[in-house]
Amino acid sequence: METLGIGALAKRAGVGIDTVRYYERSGLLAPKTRLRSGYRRYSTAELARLRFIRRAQTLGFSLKEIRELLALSRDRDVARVKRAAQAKLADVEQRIAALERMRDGLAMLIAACPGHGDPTECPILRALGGEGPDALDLPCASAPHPGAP
Amino acid sequence: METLGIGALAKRAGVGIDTVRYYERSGLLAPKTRLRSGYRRYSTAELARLRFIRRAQTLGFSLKEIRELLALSRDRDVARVKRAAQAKLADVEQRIAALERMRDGLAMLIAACPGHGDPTECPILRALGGEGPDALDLPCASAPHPGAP
DNA sequence: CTTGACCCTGGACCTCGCTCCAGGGGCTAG
DNA sequence: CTAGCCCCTGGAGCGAGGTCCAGGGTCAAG
Repeated sequence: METLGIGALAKRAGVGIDTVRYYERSGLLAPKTRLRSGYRRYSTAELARLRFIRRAQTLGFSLKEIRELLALSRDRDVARVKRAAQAKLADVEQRIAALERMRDGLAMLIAACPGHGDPTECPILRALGGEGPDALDLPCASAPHPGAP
Repeated sequence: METLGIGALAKRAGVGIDTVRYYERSGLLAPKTRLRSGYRRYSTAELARLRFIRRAQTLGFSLKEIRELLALSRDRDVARVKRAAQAKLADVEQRIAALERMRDGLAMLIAACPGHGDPTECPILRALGGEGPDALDLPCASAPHPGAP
């Protein structure tokens, strides 16, 4: 089976060599083997894992969370694995819902803005406003009770 | 008009005093005025702005991006403001789409997992796998071309 | 055997987004 | 006047996630 050196792996995944080593230090990605010289050798499984890490990161997961996700594969308790996956699903769904609220708020403002004319009429400016007395209150992610923690 | 000291402002927004000062240093939030003593005074407009900053952050915007969003309110060119808002909207929509792909991938794996029995049968473990030759390839955010930047 | 690309370790350094001093002043109540 | 609380500035420190050496070994091609 063809294996990759750290440079080839990094290149194929579009990351820096140092980043690969950093992930290893962080317990995210170990080389499949090492040569006697100490050189790391990776298989395509590690490449896939590395790509997964990057994808998950762009979706807002921290390395710690990704480590948890990946740790599932070491876990032999299938029921626990499934519950963990469900928890991550709920997490993802919450992120989506929050972003959808912001999307709707933005879309509404854009729709209401004529795109020309008096700046004081522009709902976007009014909403973001740092001066108007009606200020901003748009893409609201639940904060109707100023007194509540 | 009633104004707030930095402590009251921070409390009402649910952030630390140091955070407010940090945002000021970062050009995100200036006090409405200062007393001769140097004390910062804020109006409810600043409170709203601060809350907006926090909301936007929880939605994954960096302080730099938030600064851009807020800078729009200083911009008197309504058309440009509208375009910037549309760009942010597109950004948010992309994040949502990426998360939806991950959600669907996770949901599929969960649905396919019986939740008990042989771990080697569990699709979640197989997908996350750090050892199986079929490895993971699930919540794919477009990466079918290993050779493309 | 030499050259050049590649790799090793260990540790310093960087940006972000805070968070926490130290050392001092302002303001109000008793 | 003295507490006691709030506020000021400047700067250090921290965790996350890298990024960049220095100093040295490996290895394949010529």
